[in-house]
Amino acid sequence: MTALDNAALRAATGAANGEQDRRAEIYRSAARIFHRKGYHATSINDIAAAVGLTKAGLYYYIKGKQDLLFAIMGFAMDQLDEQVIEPARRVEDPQTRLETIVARHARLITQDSSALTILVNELEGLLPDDRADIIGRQRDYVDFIADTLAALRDEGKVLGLDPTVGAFSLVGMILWISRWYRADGRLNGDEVVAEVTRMAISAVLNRGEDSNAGNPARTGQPAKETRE
Amino acid sequence: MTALDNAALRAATGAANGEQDRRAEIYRSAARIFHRKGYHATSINDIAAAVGLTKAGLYYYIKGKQDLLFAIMGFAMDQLDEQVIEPARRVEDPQTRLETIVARHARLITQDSSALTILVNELEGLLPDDRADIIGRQRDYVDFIADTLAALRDEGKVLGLDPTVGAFSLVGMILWISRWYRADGRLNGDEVVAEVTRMAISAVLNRGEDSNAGNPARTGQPAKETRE
DNA sequence: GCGAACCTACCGGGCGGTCGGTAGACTACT
DNA sequence: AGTAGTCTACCGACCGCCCGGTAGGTTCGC
Repeated sequence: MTALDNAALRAATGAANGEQDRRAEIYRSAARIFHRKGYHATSINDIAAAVGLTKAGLYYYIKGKQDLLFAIMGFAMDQLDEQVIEPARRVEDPQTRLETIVARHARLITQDSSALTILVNELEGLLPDDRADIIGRQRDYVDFIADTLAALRDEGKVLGLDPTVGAFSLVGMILWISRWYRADGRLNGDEVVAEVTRMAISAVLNRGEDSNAGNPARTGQPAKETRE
Repeated sequence: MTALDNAALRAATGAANGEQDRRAEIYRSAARIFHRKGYHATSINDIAAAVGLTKAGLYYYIKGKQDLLFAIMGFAMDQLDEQVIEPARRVEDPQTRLETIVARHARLITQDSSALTILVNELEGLLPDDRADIIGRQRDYVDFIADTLAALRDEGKVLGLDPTVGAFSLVGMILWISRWYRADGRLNGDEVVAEVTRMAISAVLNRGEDSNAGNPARTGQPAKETRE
């Protein structure tokens, strides 16, 4: 967020910093630029300049442009695992689990969409092996959602919806947020997350079902979501 | 669809063709390659080779790479106008209109997603003026959907959904189809269109067509809705 | 012989990436 | 204390390649 400022500051003061900090700053900067201009339209020079280095200097930290892209995507996928999939896996009720998935994924995007958006838009920039790796992890995620939808169907809460199509459609809805959401827009991040989560649930649930009439577990996800 | 084969055939037979046919074939080929590899990763040579020309020969038909991209996007936007927006505009009932929009847009994508997908993924490849043009037309489309959602709300069929967020979310769902749908997959195009349309409608409608009076509680959160 | 439809050959430039350095902080030995 | 060596973190200059685009033909149907 203030990576550029920090870079300028550090360059100006000549303060020593840990190598890991510098490397993380490079990844953050690269992610933001890849996100804004696209991978192929971004030159190594663009990234080097953004972190206050020359191209040759940048190569002290990275192995190449494609490795940089892969590292960013791996980081994004790790984020998704830790912040979305793992927490959701611990939720047993399928409907609550689905709410958790959508809300947490959407929140991740409203907070910082760079890496997660690159993850889906720049796959063709990767080497075949790396691409296979990332696509595999993405497929696992979609399968996880599809399984949750299948569980909802087994509970009778979903009728006649193909779980795979449903999972893809929800993912599309969520990922698209990064294209239109602006932090300084009419709605704040929490409001957008709440709206999209409500839409997602409504999209897959049967109308007219009220099996959870006495079910107080309308919680969605722990703590963060302020609720009336 | 058989543009490549046709190109080879024509080159082999040396048959004379109308200039308009050739130009259309170039646009179709370019759209398919841009779609597959991305605009920046596609070279003019790639396109020329695909239509059986050299680079210089291709320049007899096009003004430049960016003009080619703009022409493709304009064509895609025209397609959207003619096949989706215009037909939907003639539908008075908002719910039927929404169904028309989603189904027709989804069908367009399952039939040939190239141009439509480039339209949303390669905006940064355009010159500023061209980009402003395309973005304006895209915004009109989203507004059209949002207005339809607002009309549904005025009918009482939608409660507590922000029309703009709803419109964006539906668009995301639809556009994402091009990322996962394969013509040779488990479901055919019509089935996918039907599934997605059903989800879209279900996502925005209140449960039950009956007046939704009676259950004021279950609406997740009203989200400060004050559309301008 | 003339224009439409293409070609070969080329241009300047930017790309990803590499190479040979080197300033300076930090040790190690005398 | 002085100094020689070492390592980290970087830079200027350069490489080969391919890019978008062009100049100036050549072929061929009419």
